[in-house]
Amino acid sequence: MNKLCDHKCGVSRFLTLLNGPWATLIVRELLAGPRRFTELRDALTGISPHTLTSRLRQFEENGIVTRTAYAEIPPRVEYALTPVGEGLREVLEAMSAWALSIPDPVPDAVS
Amino acid sequence: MNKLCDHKCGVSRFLTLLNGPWATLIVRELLAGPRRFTELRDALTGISPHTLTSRLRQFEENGIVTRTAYAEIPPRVEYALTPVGEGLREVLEAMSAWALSIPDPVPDAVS
DNA sequence: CAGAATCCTGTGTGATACTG
DNA sequence: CAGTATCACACAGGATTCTG
Repeated sequence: MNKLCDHKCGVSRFLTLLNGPWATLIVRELLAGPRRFTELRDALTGISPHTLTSRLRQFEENGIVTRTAYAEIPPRVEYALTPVGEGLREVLEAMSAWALSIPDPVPDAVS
Repeated sequence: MNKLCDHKCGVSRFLTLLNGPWATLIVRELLAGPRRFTELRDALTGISPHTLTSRLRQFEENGIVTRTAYAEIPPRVEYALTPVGEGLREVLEAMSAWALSIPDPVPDAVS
């Protein structure tokens, strides 16, 4: 499934651009400001460099983030949100507001 | 990956509850009002009954939708959003607003 | 009509190891 | 530091068939 529903539905487009569990979380980190590869990897506990690279590349292609490499020693690369990517702030805030408003978050075996 | 990031991050919780490409689209249909199984299947072009059932079940468990079966002939079942599920409207609207605001939506081979 | 059962696939992701 | 390369896996999803 690559098109979900073809209609000009904005929700579909969003889902296509921010696919996978990590995508949105990476944006969430970047919303706090530009980040280096290692900073992202450390902030996103459990993500593998493979996945991080993959998602970052996709974001670049879609104009959501920019990659800036500095020719220094040691090398430094910074990822930052584009204006388009910044626009995701409201979406993430809506997600968070909703999730945090749920009465029964996660029914753990609290005993 | 089952916990994404464990922190009380609302975004993570949202992603856990609305995982998979279809989940959000089902909610989108339900936001227009209660729907029957077949109505959902028809509206969501390409979805398989297997997937639809699976997602609907998960939503039930998470208190996002309610399932109401009417003992009629032929059988009728209606799915509706709970108040919690209704709260997703703002999130979906934010997604749509963002996606629709992107200058270069999908670079097709228009030529 | 509204699924259930069974089998299979795509792909986002993980683990580990290696490099400019 | 910032990746790349490879192999492997879990799981959302698809296809098909069948039933209360």
